[in-house]
Order: sequence, then structure tokens, then C-alpha cells
Amino acid sequence: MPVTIKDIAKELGLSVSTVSKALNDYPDIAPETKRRVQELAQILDYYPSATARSLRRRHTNKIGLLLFLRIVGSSLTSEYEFELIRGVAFTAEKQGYNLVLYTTVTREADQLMRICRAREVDGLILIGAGHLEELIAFLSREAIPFVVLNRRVEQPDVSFIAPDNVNGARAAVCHLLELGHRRIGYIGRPDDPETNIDRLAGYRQALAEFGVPFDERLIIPASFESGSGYRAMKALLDLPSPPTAVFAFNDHLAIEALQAVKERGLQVPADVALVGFDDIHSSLVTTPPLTTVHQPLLEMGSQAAQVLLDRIADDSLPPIRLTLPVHLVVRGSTVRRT
Amino acid sequence: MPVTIKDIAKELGLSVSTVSKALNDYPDIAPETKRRVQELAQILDYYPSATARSLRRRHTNKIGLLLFLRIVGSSLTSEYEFELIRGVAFTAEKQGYNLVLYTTVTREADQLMRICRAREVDGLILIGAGHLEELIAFLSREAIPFVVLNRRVEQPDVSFIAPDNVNGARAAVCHLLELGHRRIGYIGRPDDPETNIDRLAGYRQALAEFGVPFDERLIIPASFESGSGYRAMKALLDLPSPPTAVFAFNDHLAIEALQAVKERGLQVPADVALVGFDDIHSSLVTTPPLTTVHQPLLEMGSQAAQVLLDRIADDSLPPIRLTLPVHLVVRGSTVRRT
DNA sequence: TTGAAAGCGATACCAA
DNA sequence: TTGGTATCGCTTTCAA
Repeated sequence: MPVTIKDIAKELGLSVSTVSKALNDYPDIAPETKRRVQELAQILDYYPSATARSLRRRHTNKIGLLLFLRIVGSSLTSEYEFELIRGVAFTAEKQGYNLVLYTTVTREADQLMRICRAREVDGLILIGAGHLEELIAFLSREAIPFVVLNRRVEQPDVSFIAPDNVNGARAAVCHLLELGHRRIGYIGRPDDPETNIDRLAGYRQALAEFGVPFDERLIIPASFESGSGYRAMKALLDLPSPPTAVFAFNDHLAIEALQAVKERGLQVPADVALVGFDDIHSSLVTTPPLTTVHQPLLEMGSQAAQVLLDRIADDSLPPIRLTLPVHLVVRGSTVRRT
Repeated sequence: MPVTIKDIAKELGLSVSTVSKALNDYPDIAPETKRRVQELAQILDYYPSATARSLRRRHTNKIGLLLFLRIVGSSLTSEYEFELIRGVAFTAEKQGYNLVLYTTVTREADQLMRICRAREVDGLILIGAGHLEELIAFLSREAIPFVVLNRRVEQPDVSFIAPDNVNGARAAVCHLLELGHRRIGYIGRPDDPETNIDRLAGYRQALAEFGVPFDERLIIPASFESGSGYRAMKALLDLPSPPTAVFAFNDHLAIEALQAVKERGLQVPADVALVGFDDIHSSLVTTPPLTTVHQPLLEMGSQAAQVLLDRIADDSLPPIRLTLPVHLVVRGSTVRRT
């Protein structure tokens, strides 16, 4: 049995209320008493029961992380998401909050209902895809603080933290344009609408800046499924007038595209230049290594935690909608290296 | 304010104790009463307060995951660990347990003390490196159930789940021996002692099976630091009589080794064959793709959760010490593909 | 400056 | 079969 406040009270001949106040540094406790209590607490390795305190304070000091992992069996996105989580955990823990992971959110409403009504956590961070609209509507009704991580949200009263997809894509495509490319393909992910729209917008913005007309035939849809980027690249190469460069929605697609290009006996970057997005570890070990857009994942996670904690502390705060800067990392898939 | 048991009691003109028993399906409640209570609970979306229940039941229904991440700023191991976590989460959540993530375990004893004494969770899973000995001793004293994941533990009374490192290494090296290699290097990780010892043991066992003498000069130490595998490979290639094949402690080292080999203008696998361990995503996208040993990470995590939950349910259970089978994945870094 | 007592929301014993 | 009541461990008025 762990030490309780009662043990300390008995040991010192004080009441539990006095001990509680001494431990919580109330001003109306004699300094000497305070000292004795805190000293004994230290000696006995006393820590207040997390549940008892939560019950009384109506506050759990935990935040929940809802992970909507599209493909249960696949680790394709593991690395990316774990970085976000680590960012969240870092900031949350520094401020005395624990992180509760919810990974199997099936029958979504049900589980969410439980989390909210059972007051398991003080706030939620939503990561990942899926039909966020319903969830957001539900959470707003339940009046539980939450923020969306890694995704822009239309509703103006919802807080979110997302990378600057528009400018990231713009930088990627400008880089290709500066290298002289004029026919630039885009392998998109319409199944991730907000992000895809933004990256496509950045792509078009870059073209406009260079006075290059937009050609719809160069836009090819792909999905999260394995082999999808490969097929998209083949489709691009099969065009009557194929692109000399391709910007892919993410590194996974770009890496599959790279494979398709190689299979055709074409050289990267000489025949086709490639740019990805995310800067996952694999992008560094392909041949040639992939030019890509680096996202501050840890920072994004950390900011999400901060925004949520601020809101938990003061629920009158206005929604925070953050877009964090990203930067292009130039590697061998666009520029031949010595 | 969420619905409480009191609301239901008042609404139905029953006592809270009756409602509680009805909700928990006690046998001494009239079927009709039970039905009415459960129906209303459903309608009102009632879920019992997690904290109140925990306080009373002296049981949190949460398990803690202690992550000792060696390098805070690096994502090198993210993918690997996240798979383990997902395995843990999957099984824990299926059985009504939530997962609490502890990532910043600094001043280790302090934080651990708090987790135990504040009864934040019912049990712990330990992932990662560090001086487990002290932690294990501490946790045993605190009498909190725990299991070590992804690492073998010497103390016979401690439960752990680890991959079969000996046989994985043995399979990898046998594969090289079968291909005719007789000088096979090993790039090790002495900073991860148990695992390294096992993989080295598998290496030696394979050599013994083929009657190939062990040559200490072919054993090169590396570390978790970036560039370490690269340097180790260079050292091997600089030997008077360099190896024709190399088995690396993990894929990260193998991939760095691959780079070193290429830089020397040598061919993989023709001049040097390479085998890694872990089957991380990157091992698939190198040129050539890496032959490696695949570990059942999800399964390992899942088993760890199961072992822990079993022990939480019955603390008289004997320690479970599991070694899960791994298997070799043959790719282009050892066998030229058509 | 200290302590008694109520209460957070549930469970469980015992009596009715 | 149901209800009263103590209790889990802590916090927080309100009196003393």
C-alpha cells in the first residue's frame, strides 16, 4: 500500500486537511508545520494519488491522442506519426500532463463518447485522416477542448496545427522551375483532401510565378495503397509528352515513382527529376537520394500540445490556427551531385 | 456536466446503489429494474466516471509505456518503436485498457517513483535501452507488475518479450555461408549488450555449423551514432583480407555500410554481400534492397500487453519469458535478382 | 493557524 | 430485491 496523506497526518499528529494544505503550499499554514510535512512526505516518497486528486479536482491532468490510422497492418506512416506524438509528449509531460494513446478508434462515435463522458482526459489531439467533420461536430457539442494536428480544418472555431503545405509545394516546384523544367507532373492524393488541395495550390502558384501554363494532364491521382505511386508515374511516362520532372504528394509516392522511372531505363535526375514531401528517413537512402520538403514534426506536435494545454487552462481562448513553415531539402533526385 | 449515476437514480426513483448494481449486472437485481436502468443509461449516454471508478476499485485500467529513447532529436528508431507501441495499444485497448505514454523519463527514479506511488497505472511496459537493472530492482520493490519489451533480461523473475536474436542472426549468416561466403564480417552494437551478445552468438553458431573458424578481426564495433556503420564498414574493407560478406546488427548500420561499399567502387552483392536486421522500411528502397531479418514487432507488442494484463489480473502468475521467431527476408544485397 | 466535515462519483457491504 | 451508508484519497470551505 502506497503512503497516503493520512499516514503523514497520523505520523505528525496533524489533521489530513492541514497536511494537504501544507503539501499544496497554502499560505495559511505555519512555516514550521509546512516544513515538517514536506520533509516527511519526501522521506516517505509520498505522491498524491492521481485518481483521488483527479476526482476531487475534476481534472485528470491527462490529454488524449486520437490516432486514426488508416491501415492497421501497415507501418508506412509510422515514422511520421511517431514524431508528431513525441512532440506532443515532450511538451505535455514537461507541463505535468500525461499522454493517453487511443489507437483503435473503431465505431468512432462510441469510443469518443466514452472518452468524453467518462472524463478520461482533459482534452484531445486528433491525428490522421477520416471524416473529421462528424468528430469535430461531436466534440464541439461535448464541450471538450481539442485540437487537430497535421491537418487544416475549415470550421473557423476549431484549432489546428498543420505544415505550410502551400509554400512547401511552391518551394518544391519553384526549385524544379529554376532548374529549367517546364513540364512538371504532380502525383496527388485526393483521398487526403485538405492537404492535397493545398499542395496542388502551391504547385499552381509556382507555375504561375514562372508564367508556365497549367496542364491538367500532368496531374495524376494516387492513394495510400502500395504501388499507387508506381502506377501514377508510369501513367505520366506514358503521356504523349511526358514531364521532365515530377512533384509527389509525399516521399512514399516519390520513392515508388523513382522505381518506375528506373524500370523504364531512365535516369534520375537527368531524364526525370523527382521531389517528394515529408523527408522521411527512407528519402535519404534511395539512389539517388530524394529532394523533399522537410516538416517540423516534433515542433508541430509540441505546438499542438501547447495550444491544447492553454485552452484547457482557459477555455475562453480563441481558436488557434497555426501553419508552420517547412523547407526544401535539395538532394540528388533533382540536382546531380559531384 | 456529464451524466452521473445519481441522475439516473433520481430519474427512475431508485437508489444509487441499485443503479450501480444494475449497470454492473449484479445477479440480485430484478430483470425489469435492470432493463430500465440500462435503457436510460443508454439514452443518456451515461458512462461511469473513469476516475471515480478507479478510486473505488483501486485499479486504473491503464497501463504505462515507458520509452527510453536514447536520442531525443533523432527519429532513427521511431518506426521500430512505434510498431511495438501499436501492438501494445491494440491488445490493451481490446481488453479495455488505455495506454499512457511516458517518453521523457529523465531523473528516472524520480518519475518512476511518482508513477508507482501515485498509482497512475496498473502496470508498466519498458521499452528501450538504458540501465534497466536499477529500474527493474526499483519496480520489483514497488511491487508493480511490469514487463520488458524488446530486450532479454537476465534476472529470472522478470517477464520479457524479445525477438529470437540468436536464430535470426544464425539464419542470416547461414544464408551467407550457403551462398559460399567464408569471410563474413559482423558490425556489432556493444552498447546494446544483451541483443548484441545474442546476435553475435547466432553468428558464431552459424560459422560453427559450417566448420568455418571464427576470426576476431572480422568483428567491428559500432554504435547508435550516425556514421558509425559507415566507419565500421570502411574498417572492414581496410583489412588485409577483407570479408566478402557482412552481417550488421541492424538495418541502419547495414545501410551505412552499403554506402561505404559503394564509395569504394565495389558492387553489392557481387563484391560484398550485406545483411541487416529489423526489416525497416528503408531496407526496401536501397539499391540493391537489403536482405534482412524481419521481426514481428506488432506481435511482440501485443504479447507484451497480454503478459502484463494477465499478470495484473493475477499477480501470482510466474514470469513469462518469451522469445518470438523471426525470419530472413532475402533481397538483392545478397542475391542478384533478375 | 489548525481541524472538522462535506463532497468528488462510483462500489460494496449489510440491513431492511 | 432494494436502499442506506461507509469508503476510496484527496481538496476545500467554514469553524474553532
